[in-house]
Amino acid sequence: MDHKFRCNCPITSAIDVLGDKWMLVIIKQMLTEDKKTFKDFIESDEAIATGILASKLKCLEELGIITKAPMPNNKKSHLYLLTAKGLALTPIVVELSIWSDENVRELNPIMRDSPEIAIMKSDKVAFIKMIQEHYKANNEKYY
Amino acid sequence: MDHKFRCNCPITSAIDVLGDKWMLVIIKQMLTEDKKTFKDFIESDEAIATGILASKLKCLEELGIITKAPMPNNKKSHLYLLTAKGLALTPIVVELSIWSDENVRELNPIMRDSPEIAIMKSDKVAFIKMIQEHYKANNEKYY
DNA sequence: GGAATTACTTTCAATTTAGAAGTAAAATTT
DNA sequence: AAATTTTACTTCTAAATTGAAAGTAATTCC
Repeated sequence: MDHKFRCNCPITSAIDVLGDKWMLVIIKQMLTEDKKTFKDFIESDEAIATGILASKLKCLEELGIITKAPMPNNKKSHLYLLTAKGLALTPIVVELSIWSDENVRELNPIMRDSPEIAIMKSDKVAFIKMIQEHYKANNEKYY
Repeated sequence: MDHKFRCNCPITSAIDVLGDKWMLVIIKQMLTEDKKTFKDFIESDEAIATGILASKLKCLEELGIITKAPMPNNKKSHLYLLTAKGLALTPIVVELSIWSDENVRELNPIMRDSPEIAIMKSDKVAFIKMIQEHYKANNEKYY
């Protein structure tokens, strides 16, 4: 898979990488739902197809956003983990969450409440750091 | 055009709306490149096809992210302007810009420098407000 | 009044996504 | 230790989306 860029704009280039239906959803699942194996992703609410999942995981790995490592004590499974580059996407995920709560809720009648949204808004910087630290603490044992 | 949502997750719902190759690019062009007519978008570096542009503008309008208004003193052109909902996407665009500068630059050899990136990082809140105020001041005459 | 401009729509090809079925290795059950 | 199940995929085909080009119609310019 090669990664093509439309032009010299940094924002458009970010969208060239992240702008599709699945890339940021997979990152969100890793960051906030503790998903880390192929099976974890397949069982998610978003119901991604196996073929697409395989291709997107490969793409994320090639981009350096995630790593794929053998699962300790289990030769069948692999661990997909966020790199520093992937963890650095946390602010984007948080901003999407805030915008959605305020602007998409009215369009999606089944959208769930986020009890953390108030905390998120009151101190974004602290909230972002908290998510990142939580992720690192949770996965420290694998690095 | 109907807007379908995959599940009850706010983040995934935002991606259902914004997660494609064009939606955020068009918003960026309006917000930071002063683009406001069909022709403006067509002439952009990103080279969007006319059919896709027409369908995306319609979609953005249906979502309440932009409005379409007649151009004063010109019956041929229309003005596409960001609503409050659209302007509220500024933090997402800024975070994409910062992440890209730090993490995509290495992959896109032709990516241009953003002289504002240092200011952006040093005070995000102020920078976001500045962009929004600049947009509003620039387009005040049309509201 | 004719040419050019703007804002599209339409058409068709190419690419991407979705869904289903198949495969292979490892782990678990019997 | 053989059979079953689980996990992680690949492959195939259909459906949807995107892209490139050409066509149309209403202004506006000359």
